[in-house]
Amino acid sequence: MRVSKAQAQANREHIVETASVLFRERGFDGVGVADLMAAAGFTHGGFYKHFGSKVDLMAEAAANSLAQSLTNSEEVGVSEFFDLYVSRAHRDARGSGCTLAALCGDAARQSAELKTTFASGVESTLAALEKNYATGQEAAQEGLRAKMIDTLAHAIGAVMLSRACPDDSALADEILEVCRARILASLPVPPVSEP
Amino acid sequence: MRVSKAQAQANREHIVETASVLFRERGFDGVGVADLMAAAGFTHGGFYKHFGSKVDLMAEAAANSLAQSLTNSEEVGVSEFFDLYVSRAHRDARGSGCTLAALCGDAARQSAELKTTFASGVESTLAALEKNYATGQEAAQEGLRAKMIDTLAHAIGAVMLSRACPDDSALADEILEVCRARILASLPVPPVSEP
DNA sequence: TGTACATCAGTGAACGCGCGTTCACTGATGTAC
DNA sequence: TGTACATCAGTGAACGCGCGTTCACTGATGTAC
Repeated sequence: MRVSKAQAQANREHIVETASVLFRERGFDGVGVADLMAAAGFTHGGFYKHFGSKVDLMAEAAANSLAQSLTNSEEVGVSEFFDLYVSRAHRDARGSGCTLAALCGDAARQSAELKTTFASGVESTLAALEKNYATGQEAAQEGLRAKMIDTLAHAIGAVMLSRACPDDSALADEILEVCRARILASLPVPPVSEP
Repeated sequence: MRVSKAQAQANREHIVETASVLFRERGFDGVGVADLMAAAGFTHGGFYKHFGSKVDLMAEAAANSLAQSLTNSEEVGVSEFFDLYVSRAHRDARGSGCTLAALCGDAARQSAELKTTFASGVESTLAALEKNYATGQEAAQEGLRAKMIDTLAHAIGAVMLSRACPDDSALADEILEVCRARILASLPVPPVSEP
């Protein structure tokens, strides 16, 4: 049964949205086309009316969630960003969390196209961090990009390593706490909690 | 055709060895039982004479390669270890490189058993780093464990993020170089290159 | 505005394929006498 | 030490299953007159 153009477009976006959550939760290989379409409220056959292949959707879903987490973090200071990033809440919410941390390991084994999408996400994240850092400071700092690359990799490593440890294990929490403390200490502007 | 007990044991070890390389290269889902057995020089049917299931082998192969990389790094100073770790050579040699960096993302989605194996690997690596750090210093430092957790997560993040960027891209190398410089600068004993 | 027809988003059965696993079989190894 | 038999590592066909993808079909939407 045909559906209006506007509805079809909305459905497509809903599928991409659903996919971006499921891929982050279970990885690219952990989500089947039928799984995904059912989760979005459709049957699997219609998938190919929207996307050329599962691989195409993987790239689109990754791009979507990378852009989304950017928007979310646009109004947040750099220290606050990393404070939230290297946290138990973020570690335990893979589906709504950072795509870089959720799919970094998977991306390494994907096509050059998907890696390029990933690299764009890294660049956008760096640009946002640099911008937000600058607004908290008098002037942009020398080597700011390097500092943000270093801190982002550091934070991603902390979250990923913590996720690879058993749930609720002391080690998983220790990794997060140790890294968060050191990352925040390395940033010159601590989060302000004044009125 | 039956094979001597010694030969069977050697064959089993060879399968585990082969698996540990292939899993690091392609991930747990990227290696089939038939693939693996063919790579080891056998047919797939014999697999279940050695292992109860693919999942069992995954845990054993991970434990094996985690222990192995430890042995390799036993006689190396902490600065030298991280200098080699956060390098293009390591990034581009997944099959022979660190299991933590290669399978961190996969481990996060596996069973509690496999995560426990992973956590043991993290603990052993930390123990080795602390020991090697101590031999380079006058005395063991306060907060040494925390420092090693932090630096290990940092290095893993750098390698994983670099691997997720397109091969031979400027960004992939930039991540590695920036992080290596900052990690080494944060360690008190720089690598000695004197006679 | 009303009618006739083409379009196409969504459905659900079916496809070939590769996966993990099982099994009857082989024949050299290990064991009992 | 030599012989007879049981064991079992390794083989390769076969299994059921879920995957990504295709396809004939449906019926509401969009379009032409």
